[in-house]
Amino acid sequence: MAKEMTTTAEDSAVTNPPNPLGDLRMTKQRKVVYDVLMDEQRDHPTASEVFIRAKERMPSISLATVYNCLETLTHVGAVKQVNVDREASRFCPNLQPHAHFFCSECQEVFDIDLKKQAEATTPWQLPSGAEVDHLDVTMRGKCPTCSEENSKAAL
Amino acid sequence: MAKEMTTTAEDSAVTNPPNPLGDLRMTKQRKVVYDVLMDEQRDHPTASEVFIRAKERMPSISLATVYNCLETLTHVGAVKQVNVDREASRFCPNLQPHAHFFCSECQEVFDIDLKKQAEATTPWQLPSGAEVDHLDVTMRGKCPTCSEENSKAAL
DNA sequence: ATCCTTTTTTAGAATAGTTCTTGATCTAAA
DNA sequence: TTTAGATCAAGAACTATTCTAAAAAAGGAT
Repeated sequence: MAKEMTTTAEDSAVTNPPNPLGDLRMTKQRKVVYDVLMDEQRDHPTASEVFIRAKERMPSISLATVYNCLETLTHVGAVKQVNVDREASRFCPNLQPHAHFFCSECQEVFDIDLKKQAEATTPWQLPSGAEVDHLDVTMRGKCPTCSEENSKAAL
Repeated sequence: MAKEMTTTAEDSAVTNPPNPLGDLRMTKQRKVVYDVLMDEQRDHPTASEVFIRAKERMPSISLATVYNCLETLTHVGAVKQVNVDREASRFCPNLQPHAHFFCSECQEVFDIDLKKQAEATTPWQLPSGAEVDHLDVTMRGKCPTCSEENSKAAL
């Protein structure tokens, strides 16, 4: 079937830069959405915010597509979906294991790196036999900046 | 107007069992909702599930009221609202600091006690100046039971 | 290139969970 | 008993998200 010189998926995996999407296509839309997360403010935008930013680069893109792309990117592990309470999901391209700090003052989300052997030092004890696939650590409070501004204002 | 023997809010605070609602009224509806969480399966029901159970005790109660009551109870700290991803919020009356384990197989939520000096042993490091009001630890995976049943099934 | 098949995109409808609105009801105090 | 405020009930409204169906795009095979 395949001609001798035909490139296969395996070939391109070797010759091309690794596709963060795996076997799925890196379409224009997916690239735009991914780039918005990678290039811009790295501020954990919601889907709607990604949509607004993506439109600047590709005015024809639709909200449904942004949702699709974010879903795909999340699914293949290229970005992470961050949920704080029941607010709109936010997305970030930080693939390191990390926690999130949500400032209830400025409403921003900050990444908090998790130390290496996280499991070894957790302040909880899993029942034996439990298998953890995914750990989610979120804090709410005041970020250093807002915390400082508050104490200034009090003077 | 008031007769000498009239009880005031302050009086009853001393003579009556402490009202978990603080100054707010412990109405029939609030009591039913609270009791549903306290008495029944302690299985982290959603608002709709609480509604169904509450109706058994008070058929006239409305869903909106259940939401109101849950909100009030959460607000005064009598129950905790548990969010896993973007699924419907669940509610639990466990006031000890604890994490949640969500089994992706049986869809149940389990409480995982947090060790005492949680702060001392966290696998993360907060930026100096950050103030944490609330810590949220959620795990997803397979609970011991489902994990075991899977290995049985494989035989 | 052209056809064929599959994937992806688009726009809008639909959905789920939750919140809001309004008027009725209850409660506690005066 | 009256009154003011709190609470409740029913349903409408809202928001974030998912679904649907049809059009467009992307590859590969011919």
